[in-house]
Amino acid sequence: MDQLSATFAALADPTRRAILARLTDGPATVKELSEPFDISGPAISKHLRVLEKAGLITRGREAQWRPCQLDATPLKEVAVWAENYRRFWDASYTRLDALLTEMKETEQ
Amino acid sequence: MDQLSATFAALADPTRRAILARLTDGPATVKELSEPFDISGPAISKHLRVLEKAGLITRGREAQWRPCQLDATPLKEVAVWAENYRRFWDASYTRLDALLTEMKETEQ
DNA sequence: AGGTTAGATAACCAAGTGGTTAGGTACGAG
DNA sequence: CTCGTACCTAACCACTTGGTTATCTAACCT
Repeated sequence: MDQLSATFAALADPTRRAILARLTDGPATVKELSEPFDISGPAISKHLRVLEKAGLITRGREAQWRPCQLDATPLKEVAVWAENYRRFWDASYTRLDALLTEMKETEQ
Repeated sequence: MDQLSATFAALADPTRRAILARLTDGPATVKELSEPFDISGPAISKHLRVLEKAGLITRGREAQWRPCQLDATPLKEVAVWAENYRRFWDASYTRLDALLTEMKETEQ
């Protein structure tokens, strides 16, 4: 799977996005990350593996803790990708684009 | 499923992103959209349904054609979400953020 | 050494995904 | 009316996903 697809797939889950949001406050242990959710440890473990494979977090080792840290690099690619559609966000731009397309067609 | 999750899930497939990219050139029929890919019609149909449910395309009716049109509104939400992580994209910002966090902690 | 805590792994389950083939509907053309 | 085209639905398949419980390792603390 390509990087962008992996990133989007990882972000398509509210729990994982909440984990990322939590990590903007700094590194956290698995236990700390799991506290806001009422799901089991293994479920969190799986979410973290998805995030790690997508390159969105890195994991260290400190005694019996495996602290997670945010790595937002892949999100830059997401933002850049989305920005390419900026001109289509607004209906007026959509109408303008339709007009431009029409003009281009009548030119030929 | 919430809007943002549905959008991310829809974007987590290269075929669907390619369809969206094609639609930036203007509306297209299902047949036209399916031409670049060597997958069956029903497979394209499913992709289009995912995109439609995510609000990324709208579908009209013209005789036996069902023209698809891009609706990039949900992508604005994606861009806004990603922008919130801009300060973490760059390692220098990450270090700065770590410093700020440390300063905030020693303050208390 | 024994107990507790953090965390991962394994095995399982229900539901979803991405694909297929087969068949159905709706419309235009001859 | 019949044929071809565009598109959808249905049924199926292999694989993935998000969750569970049970079990394991590793490290700390008495």
